[in-house]
Amino acid sequence: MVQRATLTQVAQRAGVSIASASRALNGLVASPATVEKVRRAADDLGYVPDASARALKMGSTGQLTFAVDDIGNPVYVEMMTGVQEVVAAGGYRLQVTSTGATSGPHSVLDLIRNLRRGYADGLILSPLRVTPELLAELAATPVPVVVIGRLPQHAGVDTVMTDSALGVALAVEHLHAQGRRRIAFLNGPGDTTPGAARRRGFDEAVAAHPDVVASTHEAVDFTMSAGREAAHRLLDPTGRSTTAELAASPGTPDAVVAANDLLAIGALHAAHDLGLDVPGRLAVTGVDDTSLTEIVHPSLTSVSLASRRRGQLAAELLMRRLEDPARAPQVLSVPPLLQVRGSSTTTAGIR
Amino acid sequence: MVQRATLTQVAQRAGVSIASASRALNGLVASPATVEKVRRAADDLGYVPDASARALKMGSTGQLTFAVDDIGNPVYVEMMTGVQEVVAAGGYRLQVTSTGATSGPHSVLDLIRNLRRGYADGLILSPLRVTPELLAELAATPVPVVVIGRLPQHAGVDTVMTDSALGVALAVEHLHAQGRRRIAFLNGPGDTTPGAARRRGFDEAVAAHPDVVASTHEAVDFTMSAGREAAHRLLDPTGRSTTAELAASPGTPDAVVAANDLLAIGALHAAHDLGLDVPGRLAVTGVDDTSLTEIVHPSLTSVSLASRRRGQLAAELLMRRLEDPARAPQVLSVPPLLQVRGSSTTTAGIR
DNA sequence: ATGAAAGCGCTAACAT
DNA sequence: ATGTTAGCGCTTTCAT
Repeated sequence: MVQRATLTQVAQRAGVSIASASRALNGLVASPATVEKVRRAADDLGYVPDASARALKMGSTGQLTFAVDDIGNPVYVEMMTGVQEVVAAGGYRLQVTSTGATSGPHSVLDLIRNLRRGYADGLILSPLRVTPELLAELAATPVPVVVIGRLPQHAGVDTVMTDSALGVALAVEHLHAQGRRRIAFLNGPGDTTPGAARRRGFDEAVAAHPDVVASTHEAVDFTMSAGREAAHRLLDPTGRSTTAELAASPGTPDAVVAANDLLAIGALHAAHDLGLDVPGRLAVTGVDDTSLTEIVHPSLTSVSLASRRRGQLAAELLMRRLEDPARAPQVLSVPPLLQVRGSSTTTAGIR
Repeated sequence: MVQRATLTQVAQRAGVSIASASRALNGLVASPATVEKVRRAADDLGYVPDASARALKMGSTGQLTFAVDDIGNPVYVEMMTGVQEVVAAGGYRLQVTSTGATSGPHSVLDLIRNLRRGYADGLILSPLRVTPELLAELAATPVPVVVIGRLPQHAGVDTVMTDSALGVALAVEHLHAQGRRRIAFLNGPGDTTPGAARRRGFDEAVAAHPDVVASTHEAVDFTMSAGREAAHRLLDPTGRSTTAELAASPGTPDAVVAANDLLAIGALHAAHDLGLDVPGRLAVTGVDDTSLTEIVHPSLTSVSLASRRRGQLAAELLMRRLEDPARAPQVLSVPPLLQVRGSSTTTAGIR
């Protein structure tokens, strides 16, 4: 721990005015001699400009914020990677905030309110739920916000979205092509934006196939443990069937489409608990195509939503708006892509 | 997006001086009438104080930083949870930075240098490598730093450590008690602090057992893919043996002690690739006891290093130092604890 | 209880 | 090319 030097001290030591010192340090007009003197003085003193003073004067902090609901979900880590790449290239520093529960003391709303104090020059946000309060807060914020997700048309906010409904449909089509006909949908909370979209995608996809027997189930959140629990109820409603009974029963689904990878892995565990072979008796698919797909066995078929790419695009939108605050809000979209792995294909399941 | 109001505007609207407005808003001496007027004006204008101006005047930002090498490793997410709990309770806001590669453009060193600009009031750091440069930067920083990890004695920095050498020894003892005698150590880079400590723990533990045949191997980093690759070389040195040959060979280890969970899961995959049964033919243990231990099958025996608790303790140390910068540096330690699961016990492996 | 004014550290006119 | 000065928005003496 050490005392900080101010520009005044540097100027004094260099024997020049504070203005000259500032100019020399910032590469503006200054004689080589002055630059040399000032630079040496700054080095001697270990001078670094004060962020608060600079921000106050310049009206910007050089800092950007990325806010996610749950940094424990690898999909957000991947998004962050994409954001970080672009943000760093643009000369900004990135800070990450995990808002956790949407209503806690560190809710997204508090975060945006805090942003109005000027902690950062911009925000990238990937909200699970888009409430009227959130939209109001978004409209009232003095710093640019880019949302990764889906917003009402009139929101007038830069947005990067994807078609996760189509993504789920891709999974259903794939399973149908593999001969699966009793397909269960394992959703997260239906009142979330992704929950609603994926549910819609599932409903529409199975509606196109009259030969499919479909059912829908909701886990309490998008986590593995919630998925495991919900999948248990889904696969073994009475909670007391034997493996043989379950496997033989036409009531037991032959495929589970989960709304994200965490839920899908929960389903994988439930299937194992109940002795149902994956993919032999039961196929499982996820959404997000996170690194977890390769961690489990069999590896998990999953719909890629190009998280890293979405992060990059969001960061690019933000930087562009920072340059030109008046430009029209833009909505970008990336297509989903099914990644087939062992959990849904009997042939690929055996190596 | 919206314009920000300043205190001056609030004061004007309330018909009082800027000083009175400040006092009223901050709950200092002010008549009820003034408080009422000012509060109303502030509400009307949607006033929030400017963070930069406040920080410049007060000399502190109310912000703390938590820096980790790789936010993709769940152990850091867990640490962060602990940090966040304490930091929030203390009224500070937390920002997280993933420094990635130690030498990249966003290295820890840059981070600490940035901190000298006054972006945050304090830093919690969990470095993989403790270089002389890092120590120098630590000594020169004007804001308090707490390190989670191990530092040279003379560093004079608040530290939260654990005995990961003992942790690895715990794993070795457990495996020995289970009858394993050909134990391989799968380390990460040996030039890292945890790498060195865990290596030492392994060497000492096996030295106490003359009947153990030990070997040591290094992965290029602490990731799953590096672990898988290194485990392949470890289990199948020629790269062309059949499963039967490997299983029958006395040269093939009957246990792998990995230096963290990611490496251990890599080893699990390598074992599966090669057809070696876990835990039947090969036991595997990890370190960190992350959530990943429950994701894999068989579930992973792992040494808990109480990551969340260490995060809490680090945050408490930091807050205490913020209150009293003069207090003597403190070193806290938490003990390791072995969590036995399916990957190391033949009985527990069969459910 | 309230107002006037100084000043945190810095940058950017403006003048020389 | 360099120095003087105003001022970013806020808190806090110091008078009154």
